[in-house]
Amino acid sequence: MTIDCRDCPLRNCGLFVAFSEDELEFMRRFKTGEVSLMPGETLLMEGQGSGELYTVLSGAGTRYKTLEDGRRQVINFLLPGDFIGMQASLMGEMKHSVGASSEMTLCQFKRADLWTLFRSYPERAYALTWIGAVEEHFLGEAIATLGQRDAGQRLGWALMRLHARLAAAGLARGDSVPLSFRQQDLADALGLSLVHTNKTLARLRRTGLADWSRGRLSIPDRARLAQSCGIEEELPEPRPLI
Amino acid sequence: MTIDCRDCPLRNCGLFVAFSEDELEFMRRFKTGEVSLMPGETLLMEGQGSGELYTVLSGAGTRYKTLEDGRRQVINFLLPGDFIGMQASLMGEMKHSVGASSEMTLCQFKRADLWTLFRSYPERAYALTWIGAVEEHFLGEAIATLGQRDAGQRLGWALMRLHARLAAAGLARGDSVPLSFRQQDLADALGLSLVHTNKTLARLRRTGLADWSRGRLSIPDRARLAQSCGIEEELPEPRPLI
DNA sequence: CGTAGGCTTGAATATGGTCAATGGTTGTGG
DNA sequence: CCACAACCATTGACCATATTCAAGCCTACG
Repeated sequence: MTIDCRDCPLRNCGLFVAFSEDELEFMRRFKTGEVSLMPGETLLMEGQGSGELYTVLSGAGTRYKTLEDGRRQVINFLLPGDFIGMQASLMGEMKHSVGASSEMTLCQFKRADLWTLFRSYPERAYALTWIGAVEEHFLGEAIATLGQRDAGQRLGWALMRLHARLAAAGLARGDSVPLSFRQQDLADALGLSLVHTNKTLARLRRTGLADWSRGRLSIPDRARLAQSCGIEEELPEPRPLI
Repeated sequence: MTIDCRDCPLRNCGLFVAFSEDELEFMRRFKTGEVSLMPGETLLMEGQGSGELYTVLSGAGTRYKTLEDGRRQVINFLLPGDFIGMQASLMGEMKHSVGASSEMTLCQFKRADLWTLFRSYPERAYALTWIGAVEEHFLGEAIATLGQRDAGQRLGWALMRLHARLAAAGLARGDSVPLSFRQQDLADALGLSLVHTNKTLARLRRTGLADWSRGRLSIPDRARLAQSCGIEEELPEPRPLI
């Protein structure tokens, strides 16, 4: 019932760099199965002794931290092709939680094989580190956005990113992509209140810059949105897939 | 004139995990020299084709992004033992700039040797990835701070982190550590205006929670500061040194 | 048909930003 | 040795963006 890595639908969407035959063979052995989640379910909890490693095969979710007083910060959105669990594997415990926002399927890998990977498949180890660097770059951008931009720019930035990323993963239909998050998720990611997020989204909709409703996000003119938000349009660069 | 890795003063400060004799030998060959910077000088510029790899030997600096309109976001502070340049090496260009806030010395490594490292020294490659995970964890915390906390909590968090990190690197004298940044640097790191940062620092000083003046930061009671800022005291965990 | 979850909207409030001016320290040149 | 400039820290007054509180609305679902 699980998908063979050979047939992985993500391999050829253009977002990810190609595998060698050899690497593909290793991945097939590295993969131990699949996990499915329903919307609202939790895959990993902050503080928990490290689980396994996962790659999102389909669906969408969030990586988030819960503060002492219950507030929540979404660190990043999880979309097809994203790799989860390195932090916990290397540092001993989860530093954030992972939850599903839609129905989700993930490939599971054995954490214990990680060391084998480093010893015997330097190309894959390099890919892993590369993925880490891409994530680090993204987090840096997020910090700049939270630190310097106002609500309109933050939302513009986030919607642009999600749109570009989902389109690159091959999920676009016309100028729109499926987006299963709640407004609260975006608010928690951008450090805004739900109310203000809602009003700002309404403004973007009125001005025709971006329309996110009924689970779909459409951006008629990416360049215009980018410009009106004072951000530079940045397309996702190819990166490795694990 | 340059320091031999064998005599590296950072190796034994307790913050970093130990090297094997073998690894030490590799590091000595990996290291190509040292670089010195004066306060205000720039080591690397955003967008520049990837330079080499560096580890901070002494002094302090910032990693920052400059937005389209000139605003600046400090992504992280650079302190002794921090490793710089992976992102650029893996992604082809610098995604942020690196500047010195005090006199600084860095060890330089040859970027071209990175692949050798992955192929022949899996332990070191693993360490590199580990460092990436630690950084990623830190950035996640920073995002949570920028997104959810008010000015007092942000400053408390930042001062706690800097204090703990510098103390772990062996730079504490009593309850104080040297801190060569300007208030503007903290402001740019925390997404606050200089004025508000200054007023908030004054409040922390008045209430005796933290005193940062004339280049030194002292925190008489870490637990009290942590509590009054609503954050949990988190000590830096041991991590690899490159 | 009633409840729950999420979206929408308005009004009052507060946190933090902007503007503006002053003071302290350091370094340089006359 | 003093004058001046440059840079950073400090403080007060005013203002704006975003939060909080409080309803009402819509849709899916039992």
